[in-house]
Amino acid sequence: MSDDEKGGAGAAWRSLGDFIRSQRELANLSMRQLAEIAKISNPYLSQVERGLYKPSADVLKNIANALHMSAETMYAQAGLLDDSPDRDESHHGVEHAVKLDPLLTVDQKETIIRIYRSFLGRE
Amino acid sequence: MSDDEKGGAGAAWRSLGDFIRSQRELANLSMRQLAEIAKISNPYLSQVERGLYKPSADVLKNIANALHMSAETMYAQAGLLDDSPDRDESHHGVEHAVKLDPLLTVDQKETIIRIYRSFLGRE
DNA sequence: TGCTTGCGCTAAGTATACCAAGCACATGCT
DNA sequence: AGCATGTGCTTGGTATACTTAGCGCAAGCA
Repeated sequence: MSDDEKGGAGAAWRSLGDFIRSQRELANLSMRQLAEIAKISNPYLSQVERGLYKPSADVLKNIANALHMSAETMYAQAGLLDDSPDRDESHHGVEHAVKLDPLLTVDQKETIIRIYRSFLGRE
Repeated sequence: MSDDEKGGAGAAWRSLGDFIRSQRELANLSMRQLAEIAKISNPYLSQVERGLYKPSADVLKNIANALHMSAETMYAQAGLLDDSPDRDESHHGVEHAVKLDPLLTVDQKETIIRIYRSFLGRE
């Protein structure tokens, strides 16, 4: 279904472009598809994902909408929102969210967390 | 794009420029003072307040900080925040946290999300 | 074997966000 | 009268966001 992530382990995105690219691949969209929805040209999206250009907030909003995510999340990733100092930084969002999920059983939670930790390479 | 934002029901400000100008005057700051604090040139601030240019999110954030207001408020006034998010229940917890995790690869995220959905019974 | 269609990327140009220098008019001081 | 210093604004240029045309490659199909 989806192509392999080249380069292997370590998906920590160094920039906004990496973030957008990972979100786009997660949504199984090609560059031209996402560019069409976000109303930008596909070469420009290419440059943005490669970190060559930093898109304006308007474009950022369109991309966020196209990826079904809130504009705030996008702006936060772009570093445009960091004036509010009080951010409730729960360290591991995944484990926290899993533990709080009301639809999972205890065993299912343990399974997911175990898989998650194995992916991170720590026991 | 839309240069005339009409139809804003009850909007006290015709445009973003008017909003900034009123906030600046409310803070008893001259253009040069605000421009200095916001790290932009005063002619540019003049153009912005007169609605000739639409500032980037970066500048918007600086102006908001200089006026001691949150960047979100500024973005909302600039019309950069009014996305229409579908109220998808998958956005709430686990899937959202997984997608935003910076340490997982795209494939790992897809794996975890697939397991999570299978646990919920909705493939 | 070719033709088509999809992909991401490059190159070159246009539009616009943004800055430095300076204008025109006020006010205050001597 | 002069000369400072303040205000907002205009002009001309530079940096950068963004687009249109097209390249090279891989996969499907005649």
